[in-house]
Amino acid sequence: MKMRLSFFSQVCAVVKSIPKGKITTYGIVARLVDTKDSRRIGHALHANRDPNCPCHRVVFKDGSLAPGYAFGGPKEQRFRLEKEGVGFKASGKVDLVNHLWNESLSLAI
DNA sequence: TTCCTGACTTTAC
DNA sequence: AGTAAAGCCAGGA
Repeated sequence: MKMRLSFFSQVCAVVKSIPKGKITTYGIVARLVDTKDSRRIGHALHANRDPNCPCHRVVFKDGSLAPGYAFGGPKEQRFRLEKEGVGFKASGKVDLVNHLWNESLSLAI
């Protein structure tokens, strides 16, 4: 079947739509690209690792960062988030309560 | 083309 | 509470 846009392209589009200083989870992104599997989101980003894709804004539902961030490691990812104003908890997890990008905001896409 | 892997999430013990 | 297994599908070899 013919796919006009690669799965990565869809994921990338959604990730780029995330406002600066906000974050979202793989599950939410998965829903935005009309899928049920969150693993593909991470897979897509990891396989493509496009520098234009702010994948550092995509985290686990738990708030933890990706274990295999391809841009310089998880610490680099955390640094980028902090730089954008995203707060972290003592557990090393991102503050989902104050920075989670709500799925409803995606209606603009 | 087929087969295997994977940056997840959820449910169950 | 933490640990284990299942399920889903697109890429890469």
